[in-house]
Amino acid sequence: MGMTESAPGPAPADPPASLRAEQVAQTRAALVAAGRRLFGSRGFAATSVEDIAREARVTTGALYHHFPTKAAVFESVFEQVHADLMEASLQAAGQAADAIGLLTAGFGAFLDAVLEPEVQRIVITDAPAVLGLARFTELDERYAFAATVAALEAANAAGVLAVADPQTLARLLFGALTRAGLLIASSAEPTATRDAVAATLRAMISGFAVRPG
Amino acid sequence: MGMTESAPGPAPADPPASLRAEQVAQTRAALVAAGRRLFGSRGFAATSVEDIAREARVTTGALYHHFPTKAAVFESVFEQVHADLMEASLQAAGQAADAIGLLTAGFGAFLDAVLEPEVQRIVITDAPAVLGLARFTELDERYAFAATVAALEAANAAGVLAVADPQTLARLLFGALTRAGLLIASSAEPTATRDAVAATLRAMISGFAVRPG
DNA sequence: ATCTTCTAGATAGCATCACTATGTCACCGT
DNA sequence: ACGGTGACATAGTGATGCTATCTAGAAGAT
Repeated sequence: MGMTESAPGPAPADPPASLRAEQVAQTRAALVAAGRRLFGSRGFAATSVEDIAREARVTTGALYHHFPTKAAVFESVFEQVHADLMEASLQAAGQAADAIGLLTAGFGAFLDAVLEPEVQRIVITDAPAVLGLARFTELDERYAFAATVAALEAANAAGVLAVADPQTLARLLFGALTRAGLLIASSAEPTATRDAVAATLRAMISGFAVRPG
Repeated sequence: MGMTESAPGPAPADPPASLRAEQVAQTRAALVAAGRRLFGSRGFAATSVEDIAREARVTTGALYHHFPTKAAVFESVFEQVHADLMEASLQAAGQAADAIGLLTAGFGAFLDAVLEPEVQRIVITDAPAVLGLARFTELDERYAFAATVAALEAANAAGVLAVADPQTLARLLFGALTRAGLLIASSAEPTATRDAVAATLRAMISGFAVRPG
Protein backbone atom coordinates (compact mmCIF):
# COMPACT_ATOMS: atom_id res chain seq x y z
CA MET A 1 0.00 0.00 0.00
CA GLY A 2 2.31 2.76 1.28
CA MET A 3 3.43 4.51 -1.84
CA THR A 4 2.34 8.11 -1.68
CA GLU A 5 5.12 10.43 -0.58
CA SER A 6 4.12 14.00 0.05
CA ALA A 7 7.20 15.10 1.98
CA PRO A 8 9.88 16.69 -0.19
CA GLY A 9 12.27 13.88 0.60
CA PRO A 10 14.78 12.99 -2.10
CA ALA A 11 13.95 10.08 -4.33
CA PRO A 12 15.90 6.82 -3.89
CA ALA A 13 18.35 6.80 -6.79
CA ASP A 14 17.90 10.25 -8.28
CA PRO A 15 20.82 12.39 -9.38
CA PRO A 16 20.73 15.99 -8.09
CA ALA A 17 17.40 17.03 -9.50
CA SER A 18 16.29 20.62 -9.56
CA LEU A 19 13.19 21.72 -7.74
CA ARG A 20 11.34 21.86 -11.02
CA ALA A 21 12.39 18.38 -12.08
CA GLU A 22 11.46 17.09 -8.67
CA GLN A 23 7.94 18.46 -8.96
CA VAL A 24 7.64 16.95 -12.41
CA ALA A 25 8.67 13.55 -11.12
CA GLN A 26 6.18 14.02 -8.32
CA THR A 27 3.24 14.52 -10.67
CA ARG A 28 4.34 11.58 -12.77
CA ALA A 29 4.55 9.41 -9.68
CA ALA A 30 1.11 10.61 -8.62
CA LEU A 31 -0.28 9.58 -12.00
CA VAL A 32 1.27 6.11 -11.75
CA ALA A 33 0.05 5.71 -8.18
CA ALA A 34 -3.46 6.75 -9.16
CA GLY A 35 -3.38 4.38 -12.11
CA ARG A 36 -2.22 1.56 -9.89
CA ARG A 37 -5.08 2.11 -7.47
CA LEU A 38 -7.77 2.41 -10.16
CA PHE A 39 -6.49 -0.30 -12.49
CA GLY A 40 -6.06 -2.57 -9.49
CA SER A 41 -9.56 -2.04 -8.14
CA ARG A 42 -11.74 -1.53 -11.23
CA GLY A 43 -9.59 -2.98 -14.00
CA PHE A 44 -8.21 -1.35 -17.11
CA ALA A 45 -11.37 -1.12 -19.21
CA ALA A 46 -13.52 0.31 -16.42
CA THR A 47 -11.01 3.04 -15.63
CA SER A 48 -11.04 6.21 -17.71
CA VAL A 49 -8.08 8.52 -18.16
CA GLU A 50 -10.20 11.25 -16.64
CA ASP A 51 -10.55 9.13 -13.52
CA ILE A 52 -6.79 8.74 -13.29
CA ALA A 53 -6.16 12.43 -13.83
CA ARG A 54 -8.74 13.42 -11.23
CA GLU A 55 -7.34 10.95 -8.71
CA ALA A 56 -3.86 12.40 -9.34
CA ARG A 57 -5.16 15.98 -8.99
CA VAL A 58 -4.22 16.99 -12.53
CA THR A 59 -5.99 17.28 -15.86
CA THR A 60 -6.01 14.85 -18.73
CA GLY A 61 -3.75 17.23 -20.64
CA ALA A 62 -1.07 16.75 -18.02
CA LEU A 63 -1.53 13.00 -18.21
CA TYR A 64 -1.11 13.02 -21.97
CA HIS A 65 1.96 15.15 -21.57
CA HIS A 66 3.62 12.40 -19.54
CA PHE A 67 2.19 9.36 -21.33
CA PRO A 68 1.39 8.94 -25.00
CA THR A 69 -1.57 6.65 -24.37
CA LYS A 70 -3.69 5.07 -21.68
CA ALA A 71 -1.92 1.76 -22.24
CA ALA A 72 1.41 3.49 -21.54
CA VAL A 73 0.15 4.47 -18.10
CA PHE A 74 -0.77 0.85 -17.55
CA GLU A 75 2.66 -0.28 -18.64
CA SER A 76 4.33 1.98 -16.09
CA VAL A 77 2.01 0.67 -13.41
CA PHE A 78 2.75 -2.89 -14.51
CA GLU A 79 6.49 -2.28 -14.25
CA GLN A 80 6.13 -0.82 -10.79
CA VAL A 81 4.07 -3.77 -9.55
CA HIS A 82 6.53 -6.17 -11.12
CA ALA A 83 9.46 -4.43 -9.45
CA ASP A 84 7.76 -4.73 -6.07
CA LEU A 85 7.04 -8.39 -6.80
CA MET A 86 10.65 -9.06 -7.72
CA GLU A 87 11.89 -7.35 -4.60
CA ALA A 88 9.60 -9.45 -2.41
CA SER A 89 10.68 -12.65 -4.15
CA LEU A 90 14.36 -11.83 -3.75
CA GLN A 91 13.87 -10.97 -0.12
CA ALA A 92 12.06 -14.25 0.52
CA ALA A 93 14.67 -16.22 -1.40
CA GLY A 94 17.49 -14.56 0.50
CA GLN A 95 16.66 -16.54 3.62
CA ALA A 96 16.95 -19.92 1.90
CA ALA A 97 20.07 -22.02 2.20
CA ASP A 98 20.11 -24.48 -0.68
CA ALA A 99 19.17 -23.92 -4.31
CA ILE A 100 15.86 -25.75 -4.17
CA GLY A 101 14.76 -23.80 -1.14
CA LEU A 102 15.72 -20.63 -2.96
CA LEU A 103 13.51 -21.52 -5.89
CA THR A 104 10.51 -22.58 -3.84
CA ALA A 105 10.83 -19.52 -1.61
CA GLY A 106 10.88 -17.18 -4.59
CA PHE A 107 7.92 -18.89 -6.19
CA GLY A 108 6.07 -18.88 -2.88
CA ALA A 109 6.54 -15.13 -2.57
CA PHE A 110 5.11 -14.71 -6.03
CA LEU A 111 2.09 -16.82 -5.14
CA ASP A 112 1.55 -14.82 -1.96
CA ALA A 113 1.68 -11.57 -3.89
CA VAL A 114 -0.90 -12.84 -6.33
CA LEU A 115 -3.30 -13.23 -3.42
CA GLU A 116 -3.72 -9.45 -3.49
CA PRO A 117 -6.61 -8.52 -5.82
CA GLU A 118 -4.68 -5.49 -7.02
CA VAL A 119 -1.81 -7.63 -8.28
CA GLN A 120 -4.26 -10.15 -9.73
CA ARG A 121 -6.07 -7.67 -11.91
CA ILE A 122 -2.99 -5.84 -13.09
CA VAL A 123 -0.45 -8.62 -13.64
CA ILE A 124 -2.62 -11.64 -14.40
CA THR A 125 -5.91 -10.48 -15.83
CA ASP A 126 -5.34 -7.30 -17.79
CA ALA A 127 -1.65 -7.23 -18.67
CA PRO A 128 -1.70 -9.74 -21.56
CA ALA A 129 -4.65 -8.07 -23.24
CA VAL A 130 -3.46 -4.49 -22.70
CA LEU A 131 0.23 -4.91 -23.47
CA GLY A 132 -0.07 -7.75 -25.94
CA LEU A 133 1.43 -11.18 -25.39
CA ALA A 134 4.83 -10.31 -26.82
CA ARG A 135 5.37 -7.22 -24.70
CA PHE A 136 3.91 -8.97 -21.67
CA THR A 137 6.32 -11.89 -21.78
CA GLU A 138 9.18 -9.56 -22.61
CA LEU A 139 8.65 -7.52 -19.47
CA ASP A 140 7.82 -10.64 -17.50
CA GLU A 141 11.14 -12.24 -18.39
CA ARG A 142 13.15 -9.06 -18.03
CA TYR A 143 12.56 -8.99 -14.33
CA ALA A 144 12.65 -12.57 -13.10
CA PHE A 145 13.99 -14.76 -15.88
CA ALA A 146 17.70 -14.26 -15.27
CA ALA A 147 17.41 -14.92 -11.57
CA THR A 148 15.45 -18.12 -12.11
CA VAL A 149 17.89 -19.48 -14.66
CA ALA A 150 20.78 -18.62 -12.34
CA ALA A 151 19.12 -20.50 -9.50
CA LEU A 152 18.55 -23.55 -11.71
CA GLU A 153 22.15 -23.54 -12.92
CA ALA A 154 23.39 -23.15 -9.37
CA ALA A 155 21.35 -26.18 -8.38
CA ASN A 156 22.85 -28.03 -11.31
CA ALA A 157 26.39 -27.08 -10.27
CA ALA A 158 25.69 -28.11 -6.69
CA GLY A 159 24.60 -31.52 -7.89
CA VAL A 160 21.13 -31.11 -6.45
CA LEU A 161 19.18 -30.89 -9.68
CA ALA A 162 19.80 -32.31 -13.13
CA VAL A 163 18.22 -29.84 -15.50
CA ALA A 164 19.25 -30.33 -19.11
CA ASP A 165 17.82 -27.05 -20.42
CA PRO A 166 17.52 -24.47 -17.63
CA GLN A 167 16.29 -21.68 -19.89
CA THR A 168 13.41 -23.65 -21.33
CA LEU A 169 12.51 -25.05 -17.94
CA ALA A 170 12.51 -21.56 -16.45
CA ARG A 171 10.09 -20.38 -19.12
CA LEU A 172 7.78 -23.34 -18.67
CA LEU A 173 7.86 -22.79 -14.93
CA PHE A 174 6.88 -19.18 -15.54
CA GLY A 175 3.94 -20.38 -17.54
CA ALA A 176 2.93 -22.71 -14.75
CA LEU A 177 3.32 -19.86 -12.26
CA THR A 178 1.21 -17.50 -14.32
CA ARG A 179 -1.50 -20.08 -14.58
CA ALA A 180 -1.17 -20.74 -10.88
CA GLY A 181 -1.69 -17.08 -10.20
CA LEU A 182 -4.78 -17.14 -12.36
CA LEU A 183 -6.02 -20.15 -10.45
CA ILE A 184 -5.49 -18.53 -7.09
CA ALA A 185 -7.01 -15.30 -8.32
CA SER A 186 -10.23 -17.00 -9.37
CA SER A 187 -10.43 -19.46 -6.51
CA ALA A 188 -13.15 -19.38 -3.88
CA GLU A 189 -10.55 -20.32 -1.27
CA PRO A 190 -7.37 -18.59 -2.38
CA THR A 191 -5.23 -19.67 0.54
CA ALA A 192 -6.04 -23.35 0.17
CA THR A 193 -5.46 -23.16 -3.56
CA ARG A 194 -2.18 -21.43 -2.94
CA ASP A 195 -1.00 -24.28 -0.73
CA ALA A 196 -2.06 -26.94 -3.22
CA VAL A 197 -0.28 -25.10 -6.01
CA ALA A 198 2.86 -24.68 -3.94
CA ALA A 199 2.92 -28.40 -3.15
CA THR A 200 2.51 -29.39 -6.79
CA LEU A 201 5.18 -26.91 -7.84
CA ARG A 202 7.55 -28.38 -5.27
CA ALA A 203 6.82 -31.86 -6.60
CA MET A 204 7.44 -30.60 -10.11
CA ILE A 205 10.84 -29.22 -9.18
CA SER A 206 11.70 -32.27 -7.14
CA GLY A 207 11.10 -34.32 -10.25
CA PHE A 208 14.35 -32.89 -11.53
CA ALA A 209 16.25 -33.82 -8.41
CA VAL A 210 19.26 -36.08 -8.72
CA ARG A 211 18.23 -39.37 -7.17
CA PRO A 212 20.47 -42.16 -6.01
CA GLY A 213 20.14 -45.28 -8.10
CA MET B 1 -28.45 -15.46 -14.05
CA GLY B 2 -28.14 -16.99 -17.50
CA MET B 3 -26.01 -15.16 -20.00
CA THR B 4 -26.65 -16.06 -23.60
CA GLU B 5 -30.24 -17.19 -23.44
CA SER B 6 -32.58 -15.01 -25.42
CA ALA B 7 -34.39 -17.44 -27.67
CA PRO B 8 -36.76 -19.87 -25.98
CA GLY B 9 -34.89 -23.03 -26.87
CA PRO B 10 -31.36 -22.91 -28.35
CA ALA B 11 -30.70 -26.48 -27.33
CA PRO B 12 -27.39 -28.11 -28.32
CA ALA B 13 -28.71 -30.79 -30.67
CA ASP B 14 -31.58 -28.97 -32.31
CA PRO B 15 -33.76 -30.45 -35.02
CA PRO B 16 -34.50 -28.02 -37.84
CA ALA B 17 -37.62 -26.60 -36.30
CA SER B 18 -38.77 -24.40 -39.16
CA LEU B 19 -37.43 -22.44 -42.08
CA ARG B 20 -37.67 -19.27 -40.06
CA ALA B 21 -35.79 -20.73 -37.11
CA GLU B 22 -33.16 -22.06 -39.45
CA GLN B 23 -32.56 -18.62 -40.90
CA VAL B 24 -32.33 -17.21 -37.41
CA ALA B 25 -29.68 -19.76 -36.45
CA GLN B 26 -27.90 -18.88 -39.67
CA THR B 27 -27.61 -15.20 -38.81
CA ARG B 28 -26.46 -16.04 -35.33
CA ALA B 29 -23.83 -18.37 -36.70
CA ALA B 30 -22.74 -15.68 -39.15
CA LEU B 31 -22.32 -13.24 -36.27
CA VAL B 32 -20.24 -15.70 -34.28
CA ALA B 33 -18.11 -16.54 -37.32
CA ALA B 34 -17.53 -12.87 -38.06
CA GLY B 35 -16.63 -12.25 -34.44
CA ARG B 36 -14.20 -15.13 -34.49
CA ARG B 37 -12.42 -13.79 -37.55
CA LEU B 38 -12.22 -10.21 -36.26
CA PHE B 39 -11.45 -10.98 -32.62
CA GLY B 40 -8.84 -13.45 -33.78
CA SER B 41 -7.08 -11.09 -36.14
CA ARG B 42 -7.42 -7.67 -34.49
CA GLY B 43 -8.23 -8.54 -30.91
CA PHE B 44 -11.27 -7.67 -28.82
CA ALA B 45 -10.56 -4.00 -28.14
CA ALA B 46 -9.73 -3.16 -31.76
CA THR B 47 -12.92 -4.75 -33.04
CA SER B 48 -16.14 -2.72 -33.00
CA VAL B 49 -19.61 -4.20 -32.94
CA GLU B 50 -20.27 -2.39 -36.19
CA ASP B 51 -17.34 -4.25 -37.74
CA ILE B 52 -18.82 -7.56 -36.64
CA ALA B 53 -22.27 -6.67 -37.91
CA ARG B 54 -20.93 -5.51 -41.26
CA GLU B 55 -18.81 -8.63 -41.66
CA ALA B 56 -21.89 -10.74 -40.90
CA ARG B 57 -24.01 -8.73 -43.39
CA VAL B 58 -26.45 -7.48 -40.78
CA THR B 59 -26.89 -4.33 -38.73
CA THR B 60 -25.91 -3.67 -35.14
CA GLY B 61 -29.57 -3.86 -34.23
CA ALA B 62 -29.59 -7.49 -35.31
CA LEU B 63 -26.46 -8.16 -33.31
CA TYR B 64 -27.96 -6.64 -30.20
CA HIS B 65 -31.07 -8.69 -30.75
CA HIS B 66 -29.02 -11.88 -30.48
CA PHE B 67 -26.45 -10.81 -27.87
CA PRO B 68 -26.92 -8.51 -24.89
CA THR B 69 -23.41 -7.12 -25.10
CA LYS B 70 -20.18 -7.19 -27.08
CA ALA B 71 -18.59 -9.39 -24.43
CA ALA B 72 -21.41 -11.93 -24.94
CA VAL B 73 -20.44 -12.24 -28.59
CA PHE B 74 -16.89 -12.88 -27.47
CA GLU B 75 -18.05 -15.54 -25.04
CA SER B 76 -19.83 -17.43 -27.80
CA VAL B 77 -16.74 -17.19 -29.99
CA PHE B 78 -14.61 -18.40 -27.10
CA GLU B 79 -16.83 -21.42 -26.60
CA GLN B 80 -16.68 -22.29 -30.28
CA VAL B 81 -12.89 -22.08 -30.41
CA HIS B 82 -12.63 -24.16 -27.26
CA ALA B 83 -14.91 -26.80 -28.72
CA ASP B 84 -12.77 -27.04 -31.85
CA LEU B 85 -9.66 -27.26 -29.70
CA MET B 86 -11.13 -30.06 -27.66
CA GLU B 87 -12.17 -31.97 -30.75
CA ALA B 88 -8.68 -31.73 -32.25
CA SER B 89 -7.05 -32.86 -29.02
CA LEU B 90 -9.39 -35.82 -28.68
CA GLN B 91 -8.82 -36.83 -32.28
CA ALA B 92 -5.04 -36.71 -31.80
CA ALA B 93 -5.24 -38.61 -28.54
CA GLY B 94 -7.46 -41.26 -30.07
CA GLN B 95 -4.50 -42.81 -31.83
CA ALA B 96 -2.55 -43.37 -28.63
CA ALA B 97 -2.68 -46.63 -26.74
CA ASP B 98 -1.34 -46.07 -23.24
CA ALA B 99 -2.08 -43.27 -20.81
CA ILE B 100 1.20 -41.40 -21.22
CA GLY B 101 0.97 -41.48 -25.00
CA LEU B 102 -2.53 -40.11 -24.68
CA LEU B 103 -1.23 -37.23 -22.61
CA THR B 104 1.61 -36.32 -24.93
CA ALA B 105 -0.61 -36.58 -28.00
CA GLY B 106 -3.20 -34.30 -26.46
CA PHE B 107 -0.53 -31.82 -25.43
CA GLY B 108 0.90 -31.87 -28.92
CA ALA B 109 -2.45 -31.04 -30.41
CA PHE B 110 -2.86 -28.21 -27.95
CA LEU B 111 0.58 -26.88 -28.85
CA ASP B 112 -0.30 -26.92 -32.52
CA ALA B 113 -3.55 -25.09 -31.85
CA VAL B 114 -1.88 -22.42 -29.74
CA LEU B 115 0.50 -21.78 -32.62
CA GLU B 116 -2.38 -20.24 -34.52
CA PRO B 117 -2.52 -16.50 -33.82
CA GLU B 118 -6.31 -16.61 -33.86
CA VAL B 119 -6.41 -19.09 -31.01
CA GLN B 120 -3.68 -17.23 -29.14
CA ARG B 121 -5.46 -13.91 -29.18
CA ILE B 122 -8.87 -15.27 -28.32
CA VAL B 123 -8.14 -17.98 -25.78
CA ILE B 124 -4.95 -16.76 -24.13
CA THR B 125 -4.65 -13.02 -24.55
CA ASP B 126 -8.13 -11.55 -24.40
CA ALA B 127 -10.31 -14.12 -22.68
CA PRO B 128 -9.26 -13.45 -19.06
CA ALA B 129 -9.70 -9.69 -19.38
CA VAL B 130 -12.97 -9.83 -21.34
CA LEU B 131 -14.75 -12.63 -19.50
CA GLY B 132 -13.25 -12.04 -16.10
CA LEU B 133 -11.03 -14.54 -14.33
CA ALA B 134 -13.85 -16.49 -12.73
CA ARG B 135 -15.86 -17.04 -15.90
CA PHE B 136 -12.72 -17.75 -17.89
CA THR B 137 -11.45 -20.53 -15.66
CA GLU B 138 -14.96 -21.92 -15.38
CA LEU B 139 -15.31 -22.31 -19.15
CA ASP B 140 -11.70 -23.36 -19.56
CA GLU B 141 -12.07 -26.21 -17.11
CA ARG B 142 -15.40 -27.27 -18.53
CA TYR B 143 -13.86 -28.01 -21.89
CA ALA B 144 -10.28 -29.15 -21.47
CA PHE B 145 -9.41 -30.08 -17.94
CA ALA B 146 -11.68 -33.02 -17.38
CA ALA B 147 -9.94 -35.05 -20.06
CA THR B 148 -6.46 -34.09 -18.85
CA VAL B 149 -7.24 -34.99 -15.27
CA ALA B 150 -8.75 -38.27 -16.43
CA ALA B 151 -5.58 -39.11 -18.32
CA LEU B 152 -3.42 -38.32 -15.30
CA GLU B 153 -5.59 -40.43 -13.05
CA ALA B 154 -5.49 -43.26 -15.56
CA ALA B 155 -1.69 -43.09 -15.51
CA ASN B 156 -1.86 -43.16 -11.75
CA ALA B 157 -4.10 -46.22 -11.77
CA ALA B 158 -1.85 -47.94 -14.28
CA GLY B 159 1.05 -47.48 -11.91
CA VAL B 160 3.00 -45.41 -14.42
CA LEU B 161 2.81 -42.04 -12.69
CA ALA B 162 2.50 -41.04 -9.06
CA VAL B 163 0.64 -37.75 -9.08
CA ALA B 164 -0.63 -36.63 -5.70
CA ASP B 165 -2.88 -33.85 -6.99
CA PRO B 166 -3.88 -34.51 -10.61
CA GLN B 167 -6.19 -31.51 -10.84
CA THR B 168 -3.61 -28.96 -9.80
CA LEU B 169 -0.93 -30.60 -11.90
CA ALA B 170 -3.20 -30.53 -14.93
CA ARG B 171 -3.74 -26.81 -14.45
CA LEU B 172 -0.05 -26.04 -14.05
CA LEU B 173 0.77 -28.16 -17.07
CA PHE B 174 -1.70 -26.12 -19.09
CA GLY B 175 0.08 -22.99 -18.01
CA ALA B 176 3.41 -24.44 -19.06
CA LEU B 177 1.90 -25.52 -22.37
CA THR B 178 0.51 -22.08 -23.04
CA ARG B 179 3.88 -20.47 -22.46
CA ALA B 180 5.50 -23.13 -24.58
CA GLY B 181 3.22 -22.33 -27.49
CA LEU B 182 4.10 -18.68 -27.23
CA LEU B 183 7.79 -19.55 -27.08
CA ILE B 184 7.63 -21.63 -30.25
CA ALA B 185 5.51 -19.06 -32.03
CA SER B 186 7.98 -16.25 -31.39
CA SER B 187 11.09 -18.32 -32.01
CA ALA B 188 13.44 -17.85 -34.94
CA GLU B 189 13.79 -21.62 -35.25
CA PRO B 190 10.39 -23.01 -34.34
CA THR B 191 11.21 -26.65 -34.88
CA ALA B 192 14.31 -26.53 -32.69
CA THR B 193 12.45 -24.64 -30.00
CA ARG B 194 9.62 -27.10 -30.24
CA ASP B 195 11.99 -30.00 -29.71
CA ALA B 196 13.57 -28.32 -26.70
CA VAL B 197 10.16 -27.61 -25.25
CA ALA B 198 8.98 -31.14 -25.87
CA ALA B 199 12.06 -32.55 -24.20
CA THR B 200 11.66 -30.35 -21.14
CA LEU B 201 7.96 -31.17 -20.95
CA ARG B 202 8.77 -34.86 -21.14
CA ALA B 203 11.33 -34.46 -18.38
CA MET B 204 8.76 -32.59 -16.34
CA ILE B 205 6.24 -35.40 -16.66
CA SER B 206 8.89 -38.05 -16.12
CA GLY B 207 9.63 -36.38 -12.81
CA PHE B 208 6.32 -37.82 -11.64
CA ALA B 209 7.10 -41.31 -12.90
CA VAL B 210 7.16 -44.17 -10.46
CA ARG B 211 10.79 -45.18 -10.14
CA PRO B 212 12.14 -48.45 -8.91
CA GLY B 213 14.05 -48.25 -5.65
C1' DA C 1 18.60 41.73 -14.47
C1' DT C 2 16.57 41.03 -19.07
C1' DC C 3 15.51 38.48 -22.99
C1' DT C 4 14.74 34.10 -25.25
C1' DT C 5 13.46 29.48 -25.22
C1' DC C 6 11.40 25.57 -23.74
C1' DT C 7 8.22 22.78 -21.37
C1' DA C 8 4.74 21.37 -17.74
C1' DG C 9 0.24 21.63 -17.66
C1' DA C 10 -4.66 23.57 -18.88
C1' DT C 11 -8.70 24.02 -22.14
C1' DA C 12 -11.63 22.80 -25.64
C1' DG C 13 -12.94 20.03 -29.24
C1' DC C 14 -13.12 15.83 -32.40
C1' DA C 15 -14.03 11.21 -33.77
C1' DT C 16 -15.49 6.87 -32.31
C1' DC C 17 -17.62 3.58 -29.65
C1' DA C 18 -21.03 0.59 -27.08
C1' DC C 19 -25.51 0.63 -26.35
C1' DT C 20 -30.77 2.06 -26.60
C1' DA C 21 -35.35 3.59 -28.16
C1' DT C 22 -38.36 3.08 -31.60
C1' DG C 23 -40.16 1.57 -35.93
C1' DT C 24 -41.48 -2.03 -39.51
C1' DC C 25 -42.39 -6.08 -41.77
C1' DA C 26 -42.62 -11.08 -42.24
C1' DC C 27 -44.05 -15.27 -40.34
C1' DC C 28 -47.02 -18.44 -37.51
C1' DG C 29 -50.77 -20.24 -34.71
C1' DT C 30 -55.56 -19.98 -34.25
C1' DA D 1 -57.26 -14.29 -42.60
C1' DC D 2 -55.86 -11.91 -38.97
C1' DG D 3 -53.79 -10.42 -34.90
C1' DG D 4 -49.62 -11.02 -32.40
C1' DT D 5 -45.01 -11.95 -31.80
C1' DG D 6 -40.44 -11.88 -32.91
C1' DA D 7 -36.47 -10.73 -36.18
C1' DC D 8 -34.17 -7.06 -37.78
C1' DA D 9 -33.43 -1.98 -39.37
C1' DT D 10 -32.73 3.05 -38.30
C1' DA D 11 -31.47 6.82 -35.73
C1' DG D 12 -29.74 8.70 -31.82
C1' DT D 13 -27.19 9.41 -27.07
C1' DG D 14 -23.75 9.82 -23.74
C1' DA D 15 -19.24 8.68 -22.73
C1' DT D 16 -14.47 7.94 -23.94
C1' DG D 17 -9.68 8.14 -25.82
C1' DC D 18 -7.04 11.25 -27.90
C1' DT D 19 -5.39 15.83 -30.26
C1' DA D 20 -4.67 20.62 -31.33
C1' DT D 21 -3.76 24.74 -29.29
C1' DC D 22 -2.71 27.95 -25.71
C1' DT D 23 -0.48 29.99 -21.32
C1' DA D 24 2.43 30.60 -17.48
C1' DG D 25 6.71 30.26 -15.58
C1' DA D 26 11.35 28.30 -14.98
C1' DA D 27 16.21 27.66 -17.03
C1' DG D 28 20.13 29.33 -19.68
C1' DA D 29 22.62 32.81 -22.08
C1' DT D 30 23.96 37.50 -22.41
